Formats: sequence, C-alpha cells, structure tokens
Amino acid sequence: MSMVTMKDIAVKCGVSPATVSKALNGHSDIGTDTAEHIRSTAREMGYLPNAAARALKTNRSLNLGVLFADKTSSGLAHEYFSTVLNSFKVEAERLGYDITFISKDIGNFKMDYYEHARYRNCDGVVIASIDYSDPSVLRLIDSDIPVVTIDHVFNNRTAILSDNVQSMVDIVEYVYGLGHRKIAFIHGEDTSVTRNRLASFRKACMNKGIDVPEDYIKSAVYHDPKSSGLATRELLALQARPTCILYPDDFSFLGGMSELERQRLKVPDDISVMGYDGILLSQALRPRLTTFRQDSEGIGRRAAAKLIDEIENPKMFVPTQVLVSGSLLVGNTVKQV
Amino acid sequence: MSMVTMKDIAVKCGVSPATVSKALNGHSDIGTDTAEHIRSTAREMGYLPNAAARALKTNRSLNLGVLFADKTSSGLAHEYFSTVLNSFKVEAERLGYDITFISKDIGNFKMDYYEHARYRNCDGVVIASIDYSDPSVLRLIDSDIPVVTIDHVFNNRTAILSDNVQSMVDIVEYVYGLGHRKIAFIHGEDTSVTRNRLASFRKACMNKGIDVPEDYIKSAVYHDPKSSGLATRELLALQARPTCILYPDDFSFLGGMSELERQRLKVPDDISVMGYDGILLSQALRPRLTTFRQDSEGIGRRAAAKLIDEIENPKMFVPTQVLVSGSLLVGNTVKQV
DNA sequence: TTGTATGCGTTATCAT
DNA sequence: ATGATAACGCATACAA
Repeated sequence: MSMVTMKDIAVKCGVSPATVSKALNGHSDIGTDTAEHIRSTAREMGYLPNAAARALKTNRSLNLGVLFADKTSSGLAHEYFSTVLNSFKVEAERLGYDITFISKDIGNFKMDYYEHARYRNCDGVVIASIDYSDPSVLRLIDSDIPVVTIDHVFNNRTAILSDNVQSMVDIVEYVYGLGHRKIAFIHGEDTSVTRNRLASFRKACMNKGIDVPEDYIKSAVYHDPKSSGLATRELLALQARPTCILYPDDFSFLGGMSELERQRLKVPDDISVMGYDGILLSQALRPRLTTFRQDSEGIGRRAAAKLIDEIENPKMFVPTQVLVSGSLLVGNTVKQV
Repeated sequence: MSMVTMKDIAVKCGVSPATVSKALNGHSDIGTDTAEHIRSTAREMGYLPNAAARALKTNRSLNLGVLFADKTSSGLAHEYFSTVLNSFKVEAERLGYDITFISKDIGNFKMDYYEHARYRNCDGVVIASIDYSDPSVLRLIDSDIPVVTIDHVFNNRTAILSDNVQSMVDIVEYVYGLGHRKIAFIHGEDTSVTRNRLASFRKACMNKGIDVPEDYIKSAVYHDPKSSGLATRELLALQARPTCILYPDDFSFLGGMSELERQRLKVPDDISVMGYDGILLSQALRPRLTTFRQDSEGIGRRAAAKLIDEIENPKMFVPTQVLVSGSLLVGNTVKQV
C-alpha cells in the first residue's frame, strides 16, 4: 500500500533519484540500457507518479476545471450538457488531463470560481450552462487562466458554439420546402443563444418571403414543458392559426404535445411540429419527432481540444470561435401541406 | 496573478511562515491578536492555499474520485445517475471535498482505476453505474482506498442501495389494491438490482395470493425502449393477456407505449402500466405515468456523507448497507379493474 | 551519461 | 507564543 517513490526505485537500481526522474520522463540524456532497467523496475515495484508533487514542482496539474451549473444547480440533468460534458471528459482524458468540478464555497472556505480553480491548480477551465452575468464567472473569464466557453462568446476567449444560426436556416428551409408558410416559433428565455436563434429565424423567413406576425413568436422557458404548453395554447387560439410550430427544445415539446392532444389535434395531420436538440426521447416518441440534432459530442470534444491546445501552446494562442454544426433529424411530425 | 504564498504573508507581517500556517489553520497556540492580523493580511493579499502542496505534505487531497461509467461510456446520460452524481457533488462540496472523475488510461499512461485514484491522491472513491465484474473495478474495491458503492454490495464496503425490494412490494400492493391480478413484469438485464426486484416481485405476488405465470415475466434491457416494446408485444400476444404491465424504467416504457398505440390500446382504459424511476419525462407524458420515484438525490447525498465519514473517522468505520427508500408517484396509467 | 543540490508551498516537530 | 528546520515527492540547473 505504501507509496513507492522515485527514491525507492533509485535505491533498488543503484542510481540517483534524478536519473530515475529523467528515465521515467523519457529524457534523452540517459543510457538506453539504464533507462530501460529503471522503467522495468518501476513497473515491477508498482510505481505511480504523485500528481500533487509533480504539480507543485512544475506548476502544471494536468487537471481541467469544469464549470457546469444553472439556476437549478443541476446542469447535469440536461441531456445536452451531460453529453457535452461526457465527450469533453473523454477527449481530455485521451490527452492526459483529468477533470475536476469547480464551484463556489468549498466547505467552510468561501471562494469564488476563480479562486477555486486556482486553489486546485487547474491548467484551464471550460464553462457551460451557466449564468454568464454572474460576477464570479466574469472574474474567471477575465483571469489569467485559460478558459473556453460553450455557447457564449467573450472577448479574447475561445468559444465553442452550436451553430444556432445555420440550424434555424435549415429548419425554416425544411418546413418551407414542405409547403408551410405560417410558421410559429416558441423560443426559450433571453440568452445569446436565444437571440441568435430568433434573429436567424426571422431572417430565414424573410429570405423566403414569409411574413412572421409578432404573435407567432412566443416566449417560453427552456426545458419547461408547462410554459411551452401555454404558448401552444395561445398559438392555437389565434385567428390565423400556424400550420407549424417550432419548439425551443425537444423536452419542452412534451408540454405542447399535451395541449395538442387536449384539443384533439393530431400530429402531423392537423398540425406540424419540430423540436430542437435531438435527445433520446425525441426519437422514442411516436410519431418520431422531427428535430435538429446539435452535435453535443463534437462540441465537448472540440472544447477539450481547444482548451488543451491553449494550455500547451500559450505562445501561439489566438482566441477563436468554433462553430459546430448539427443536422436535421427528420421524423414524422412535419407534414407536406 | 502571481501566487501569494504563506512566505509572502510572513514577510509582510514580520513573522515566520510557520506562524502563518498555524494562524491560517486556526491552531490554538498563536496569540489571538497576531492570528487575526495574519488572517486579515492574508485576505488583503488575496492568499489562496495551494491544494497540491497541502496534499503533498498532509497526504490528504480533499478530493474524491468518481467512477461512473457504463458500456456506452456515458453513464452521465441517464437521468438517474446524473442526479445521483449531482447530489453527491453538492454534499461533498458542502463538506469541503472536490470531485475528480476516475478513468482508465489517462493520456499515454496506461493505468487502471486504482492506479488513477492513487495518482490523484483521492481520499476516497464512489462507484456507480458500472460493470462490477471488471477486474479493474474489483482491484479498486479490494484496495486500501475508502470506497462506497451504489446499488451493489461488496464485502467490507459501504453500499448505498435504492430499496428495490420495498419498491416492488409497494408497486404490487398498489396495483393489487386497484384490483389487478394479472400483473406482468418486464425486467432489465441481469444485475443484482434486477435480481432483487424480480425476487421481490415474485414474493410480493405470492403474499397476495397472485399466481405469476412464467410468461408474464419478460426480459428486456434498461433504458432501451425497443426491447421493452418487443416484450410488450409478446405479452399482448398471450392467451391470458395481463391487465397491468410493469416496465423496467420510465424511459423503456416509451417502447411499450408505441406498441400499445400500434395495437390501438388506450392507457389506462384498455391496459394499465407502471414505470420506474420517476424521471422528468414520466411526469410530462399524458396520461402522467404512474411510477416509482427513486430518491436519487438522497442516494448521492448519503453516499458522499458515508464516504467522507469513513475518510475522516477511519477508526470508527464499519461497512454499512444504507437502504434509501423511494415512493410511489401516482399518475394516471393504472386503472381500477 | 550520471549525480548533487535546490526548491516548489505547506505542515509538523521541536526548540526557544 | 513564536520560530528554525526538515520533509512530503518530484524536476531541473548545473556540476562531474
């Protein structure tokens, strides 16, 4: 059980600890024979590097901070973010980095995000699904720690962005292609993502020569079926009822679905609908939900790659906005009209 | 930006680093006036402890390892586990611990779970949602590192268990109370959880004097609507069709739902169904799914509390099985017959 | 090619 | 009540 250290290996091999260190780290100035001997003895003895000691000495922890939280403090419950996190983790591990969650107030010790990341010697931090106006977040963003943000752009910081502009273009063109001209859009709460989607929706409609009356634009809350249900009811009460409703996300559509059923409207025969995200659920519904699949796996992977690149090549670092495109997931909820 | 250390504080206060350390750690052998002065200068200077240095010296990292993975390597995508993880995280942070994911093979360095946990100086590890027969997992379980497992029992280890025995009793009694005597059970793949549920189901039925023909017991895969859909079809094809079907989990029920709709069977008028888990989705469906809500939040919280208790009081440690009970979530999918 | 010496930031022991 | 000193495990500049 007791940790075997480089010193132990040095003793066993009859060399100095420095030699062991170099051999284990693959330095070129060690005889190939000695190096190999040291490496094999290390393996035999079950040697493991001590991350803390290494971090203390090198000022590099090979540890990335993850800041995933929303108001409900359960950013992980959203399939989109848990997928992003998972692929971030996989890519980071492939490149030799571990992951630690960053939070406020650890134990009795009051600290903000920046302090927490410093305390744990994080080499970099990825931020997603959070209130970007929180001063504590801003302090981290403005700090000297490499940061990559997801779905939000800051000056001088790399951002990975789901292409919410192109996605709305694809969506509008798709439903337009099926003959829809009365397209309603229920959007989530006001964030930069929402603003992008909304603006792109309006523009795409304009480009197609579609008029979008203001009461075809309804406000709801992401991931909240109830508010989307309410918005659906309002849309259905309109004089000129839309033929197609776009929901803020797949899960929210469930609220719309209830309302449609209550009014005995069949999807897609009586009305067409589209979701957003492409979560598992959407493809388990019948009829299968037509939706837009965000490449959450790609987003997490790119975030890790970019962050680590910035960490390992600080000199060459240029803040970038990486647009990750998704794709239409055609189900059976949009009918030709 | 440059780290302010205890030495810096010592210089500024005109005392020795040792005194600073003691003052900051609240030792009693420092004058209250000096201690307070040191603490306030530390605050002014923006001092932050260095976790790596502290870990190196104390052999305690205040860091917990998390081993969450399934075959699809996305244990996080399951709402049950992401909820467990989140509450584990919240409780751990409240008690002063951070969380790091444990994996195999970090970068080019081949290691198993135990080695990874050691490498990161984890004070303890929580294990869930994993193939418990993996030798690499067993090595960790049999190691000297404090471990708490979730939904699986090992000798000499603390386990947090969702009460799968009582839950099945509650479920059977509930549907029995509504007059059902022909109850079918679709269960997940063979795990200890599944075995407990199945045995408890059989026993509960027996206690109620209900006969359970073997073809009322169907095998499916957790979280897989397709296999549950198939099982549903088989059940509906039976001579003596069940009046109520219990599904392995809420999500799997979606597969059953499709099959029921295909056969034009109305829930609950033509057939009653129950899910398991109580995920968000289940309560967004219409009719609302009657299901059994596992206390995933409580499970994560108890796991963190137990693990940290073992870490901080190793002398008093006794391996325990903590049974966390859930509760029926009554929706509208079981009809009185 | 190998070894010596030093220090990363912290805590703990032992003096004073 | 405070301080000098050493040590945790490792990496590196420099000497040999």
